[in-house]
Parts: sequence; C-alpha cells; structure tokens
Amino acid sequence: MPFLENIEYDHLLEEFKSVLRKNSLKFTKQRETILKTLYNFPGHFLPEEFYNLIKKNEPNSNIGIATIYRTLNLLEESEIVTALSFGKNGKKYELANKPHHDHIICKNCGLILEFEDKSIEKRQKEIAQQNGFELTNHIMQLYGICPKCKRKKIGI
Amino acid sequence: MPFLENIEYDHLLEEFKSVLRKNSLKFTKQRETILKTLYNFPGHFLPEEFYNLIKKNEPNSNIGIATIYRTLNLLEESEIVTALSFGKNGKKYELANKPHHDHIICKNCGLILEFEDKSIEKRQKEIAQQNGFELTNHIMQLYGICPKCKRKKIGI
DNA sequence: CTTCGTGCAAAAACTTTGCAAATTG
DNA sequence: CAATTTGCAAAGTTTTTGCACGAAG
Repeated sequence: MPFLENIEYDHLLEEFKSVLRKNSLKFTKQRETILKTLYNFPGHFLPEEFYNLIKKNEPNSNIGIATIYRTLNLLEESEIVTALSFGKNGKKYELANKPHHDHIICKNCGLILEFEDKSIEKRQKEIAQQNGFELTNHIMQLYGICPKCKRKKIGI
Repeated sequence: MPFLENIEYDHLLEEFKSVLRKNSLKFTKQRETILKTLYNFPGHFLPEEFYNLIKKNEPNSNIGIATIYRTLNLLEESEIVTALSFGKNGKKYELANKPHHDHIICKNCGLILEFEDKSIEKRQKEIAQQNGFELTNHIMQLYGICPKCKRKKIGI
C-alpha cells in the first residue's frame, strides 16, 4: 500500500524536520538518506550495517561512517529511533514510531524478530494492578536459538 | 539469613566448578573472586564496574581487566551469568542462577518487586515455537509508578 | 610436570572528535 | 553570509589477543 506508506513516511519526515527546526539544525541530504533507509529497511541494524546498506542502495551518496554515528545519535536523542543491544553484538537501531512490540532474540547469531501479544499485555496490566502499580510501559525479550542456528547445530 | 545464603552460594560455586571440570578448565582465585562478587553484589554491572568493585573489595587480588572480560564471557557461555544492555550503556552482566522471576520497577523511586506468572510463561513458549525458536530464557520488566509514589503524587 | 590461566602490553574493533571545505537557512 | 554539517583521519574507548611466567590438577 504505497499510498499509506507515503503518508507514514511524510509524517516521519515532518517529525524529523520539526526536531531539526526546534534545535536550529539543518536538513541535509545525508540525514534524509539515513531516515529513508530506516524507513525502507525495517529491522535492527548496527551503524556499520546502515553504512553498507546506504553505500549499496545510494552509491552516489558518498556518506561517511561518522555521519551515520552522528545521525543515529541525534535520532536516538530525538526519540525517533530506539537503540538496543543484546548478547555478543553491539548497539542496534530501529525506528521508534512503530506500534508496540517485543523481541525474540537468537543467542547464537543475534537475529531479532518482533512480536506482539495482547493476552500477555493484558496479564501484565493485571499483575501491575495487583501490586498497586500504575503500569506505564514494559520490556520483554525472549531468548533462544533461531531455526537456522538450530539446523547448523552450533553450540552457544 | 546467612545460613540460606551460604547454601545458595555453595550451590552456585558447585555449578561453576562443574562447568570447569567438564571443560578441563581450572578453578582459580580470580574466577572465584569474580563469582563471589557477582553473588555479593546483586545488580547489573559493566565489566569495568566489576573491575572497580573487586579492586575496592579485594585490594590484594591484583586482578586484570582482561581476566574480568575473559571470565564474564566464560560465565555467559556457561549460562551462569546473563548479559544485557539497553540505551547508551554497554553490555551489563548479572547472575542468571536465581529461580526464574521477572520485575516490576518503579520509575520514580527505583523500587523493584519480583513476580512470576505461569500463564505468561506458557504464552511465551508458544510464541517462540510459532517463530521456530527454541526458547532458553527471557527478560520481562514492567515499568510503572508504585503505590507509595502514586500517593506522593511525584511526577516521573 | 603438563596444561591452563594470568597480567601485561599490544592489537583490534568500535565510536567520537577536530578540522578545513562544502552546504544550508 | 553566518552557522551548521560533512568526510576524512586522528584520537578515544572498549574488548580481545599473544606471550612469558605462574598456578592448578
């Protein structure tokens, strides 16, 4: 559904531009490229993975790795992007504007899948209430071995 | 309750020694010190924080930072320790041997309650299976405001 | 006594910073 | 134009590795 996607992207872009304006920062080709890449490639990426994605998909952009780091930090501070890291790997980034979801992480290769489960969320709310807490948010990560690594029979 | 604590620690120690024996590794003063520190200081620590904790609490140990890294990696592979990291920080380590529990954390005062919920755990297992994962463990933290802080009407 | 572990220092990997030139508002 | 950003390379950080000596089984 390209129509909806464009609306979403435009919205994201506006949000980013608004952050930039508020802080007297400039909207550059590089920053746009990074935002577009975040949008076009849903998933969790290391800074270096973004760098390679961009070099491959926008060969003319000649973007530097330092700009990737600087822009991801900016986006993280602006809460447009979320950073997370598990196990052996470094910090990975993903767009933060998605509807809420949790993660399943492969302890062997670092693969991250997303899921959402209403019944768990309902139960969480109940548990919080039983303890007198007002629930604001949560973190849930399931760790295991992904199908690929199970097949490869690689120990941890 | 020192009696119970000692039983727990002895159990942990046995588990560690057993892993070492299985892999023809040696039980050293440094490895013991690190395990003891993990046990005595519950929480989540960066390698460097362990290094400083140990230097402070066992000034005679003269342990090297490389040994901290090597031992934490070993303990992680042996599943005696769990590594996780969020946000700005690097990888943090905590003991993994407790009976399983999750946390409710007050965002205002830091109070931590523990809980366990079979129905959520069952659902997690199902979700992992649906994604082809073999589930080994999980992390779940609920964040909110505790009763005391709600009464005090303190903002976050 | 043989094998493994340690500290140290060097190397590798990862991230940030300084700077002159280029771009943006 | 004035101010910010960029790529590059250099400088910081963090983590791992090689090695000779010491310790454990």
